[in-house]
Amino acid sequence: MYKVLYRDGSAKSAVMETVHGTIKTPVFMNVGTIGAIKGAVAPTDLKEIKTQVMLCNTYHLHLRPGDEIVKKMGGIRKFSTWDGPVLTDSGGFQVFSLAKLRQIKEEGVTFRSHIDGHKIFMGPEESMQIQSHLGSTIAMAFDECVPYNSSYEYTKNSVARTTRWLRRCRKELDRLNSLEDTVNPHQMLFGINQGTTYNDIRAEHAKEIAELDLDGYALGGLAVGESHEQMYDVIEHTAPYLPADKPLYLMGVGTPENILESVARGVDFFDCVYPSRNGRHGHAYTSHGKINLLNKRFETDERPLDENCNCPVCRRYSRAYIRHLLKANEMLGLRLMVTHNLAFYNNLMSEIRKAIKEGRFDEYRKQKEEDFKIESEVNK
RNA sequence: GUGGGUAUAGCGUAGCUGGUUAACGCGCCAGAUUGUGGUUCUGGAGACCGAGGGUUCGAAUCCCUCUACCCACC
Repeated sequence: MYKVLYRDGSAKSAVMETVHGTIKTPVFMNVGTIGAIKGAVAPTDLKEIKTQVMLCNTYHLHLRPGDEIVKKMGGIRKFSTWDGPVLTDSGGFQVFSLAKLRQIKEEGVTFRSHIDGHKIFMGPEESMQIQSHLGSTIAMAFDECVPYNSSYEYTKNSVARTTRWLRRCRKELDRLNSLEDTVNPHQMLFGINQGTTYNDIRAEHAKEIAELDLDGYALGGLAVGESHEQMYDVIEHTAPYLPADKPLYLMGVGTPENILESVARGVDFFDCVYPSRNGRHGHAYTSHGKINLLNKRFETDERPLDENCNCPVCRRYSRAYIRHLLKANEMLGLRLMVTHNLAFYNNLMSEIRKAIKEGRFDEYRKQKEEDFKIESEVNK
């Protein structure tokens, strides 16, 4: 059950009730591809920084340790001990982003494992079966992430196929949910809208998938090379054709600024590798922009990563110490960086929800965007 | 004191049978990264090659002197 509690312009704040807990939106899902956040961040750490949803990946878990194994262990939630909601990505993006030698047909996609090169076939049914084994709260439809700059003709055909695949996903998941030994018989399904930057294809596709009455809808194939303006334009011209009473998920996005701008256009769900990957690479998010801890100027900086942050890392550790750990390749450095960055994103979402509730989101958004720009002044 | 060796960017090294803008690693600096192939990728700055003199069209490379450091011996 998804219910919008507050509206502020096009921005909205809602609650989504799931069998694994309530999700307050707008929400940033923390990416834990293989059932763990990279950087040695444990599920107990996630609880402490108020993570709401963990995002896991169908493709990766299928390869290792294998979705049958995960099912035997009681599903990804029991297996990992993360007891909150989990969203599983369908594998569609991985086929597009990392599998080489892929061959796309009506039945599905044949491609090679990035681990050992063996041939794998995945179609809508396979993706749903794997996600059912994983027992996530929300399953994503199996789609083709149409590359940016694809021709109009190719995009139109691909999107039409993604629609056919979506119907197959719905049918297969209904079957799986009704089986005796299903890990989560209440598994929900989100459909994915594609069409790159062709607004008319996006709109047509949105109307078609809206008829399927799914649990939520996502905008896919964005933040893959187009400009921010193009991305915002697509959101503005596509969101109106998707059901207003269903959550909207912008896949793979993004920077704090991207999130603020997208919330302003009605987006509820986000996920992005930035906070974790950038953390591993030494970049910390602060209320005054991103800083690179590897820079020498932090060598004896006693301040926390972000002076306006109240996360467990900022309450205790200095920039200088974390820098030292990163320089020395000590794992604790990664863990502290990633934990802070995720906490920063989670806090941002919490503040966004509060601002929407209080009807001052636009003002808040502008202030934040200004703050992010003056990074060099304050952090020097 | 004697013999031998070494001196090249912040550090560690390559180049040293003489030939255009002296190379590499680390460090430093800056960018990149958007449904994650777990410490990534791309760039940049920085050295009058210990000091002085000589040979030569031309010297980091050869010769001499000095200085510093290292090793061995007395």
